[in-house]
Amino acid sequence: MVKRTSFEGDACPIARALEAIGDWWSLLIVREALFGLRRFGEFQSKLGMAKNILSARLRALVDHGILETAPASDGSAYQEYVLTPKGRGVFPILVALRQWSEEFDDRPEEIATILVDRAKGRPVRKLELRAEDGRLLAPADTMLKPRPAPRRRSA
Amino acid sequence: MVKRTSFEGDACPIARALEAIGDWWSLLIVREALFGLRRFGEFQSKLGMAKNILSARLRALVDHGILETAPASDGSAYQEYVLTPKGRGVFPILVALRQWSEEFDDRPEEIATILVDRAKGRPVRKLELRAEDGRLLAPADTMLKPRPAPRRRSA
DNA sequence: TCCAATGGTTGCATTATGAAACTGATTGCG
DNA sequence: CGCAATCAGTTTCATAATGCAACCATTGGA
Repeated sequence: MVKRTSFEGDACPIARALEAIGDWWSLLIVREALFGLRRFGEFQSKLGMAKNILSARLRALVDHGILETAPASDGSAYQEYVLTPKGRGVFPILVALRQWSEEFDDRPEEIATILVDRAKGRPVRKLELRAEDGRLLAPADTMLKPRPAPRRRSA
Repeated sequence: MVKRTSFEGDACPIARALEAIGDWWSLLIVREALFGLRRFGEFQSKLGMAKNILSARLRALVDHGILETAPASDGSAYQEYVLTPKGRGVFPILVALRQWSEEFDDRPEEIATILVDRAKGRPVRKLELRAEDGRLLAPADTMLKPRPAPRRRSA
């Protein structure tokens, strides 16, 4: 078999996330969905992607529990694709990607939009990783530990 | 031309980020690099990926300024791939992906590791998006604004 | 009713990916 | 030094994914 390697079943949570949303278009679809798009045609025209690919991606996102289909909210007989909580949970990933571009892109002047706090219209803060006690953590301040075995409860 | 659509030049910073690190393996390579890997063979054996693909990805990451090559630190004549600041800046993206899996994965028991604060050994906090004034922001509390017009300047 | 728009699917060409074989330097070792 | 093993890739070839265009079945509006 010479198919594309799947990360399903991989023990690394990053690989597992990529398995679900690591495709070329998936995150952009979720981005548009967070922005309010719901209909097939809306995604297709906004993203400018081929319809067969969009169709395949939507199905995959539904399979992964990121989107779900629902009857159209406008009364028509068509259906819509709406985000599940799992899908809305992708938001911080998108913010992280956006902020990375804003900080490191070689041609930041080509970036058209900035993410702002709706209430004040001011740019949002950078995402930052903090310890339980609030200390700011750089990569080197972190490490990976084996997941605690799910056995008896104790103190 | 029927090649894979490129997001280069796209005005969306998320698309631009995906152009650089949205490939199937790229983020995993950066993850390993953040973990300390530097040599071709280390990446290859740790990730278990085909050498030609690894070769292509490493070159692309170098082209994008995420990795750079350096003479080997152990005195050998080989070279190493080390993260640039732009590459280390990917860290929050990886954390966001990890936390998304931790929160929403269907089989969380298959996730082998947890990210902890090195100093205390305690799990890190969830990334959260905050406004300038510190308010916690949900997706609906944010919006996109056109980037402020660039200052008039010769180019 | 007729016809356009919607929401797909199918077919085919082009690209990307992957396994394995191959190459050429570098290194360890006797 | 001489030589085998290792390292870091490249090449080759088969298969999978992507993209475009054409097609088709419903839906919805006039």
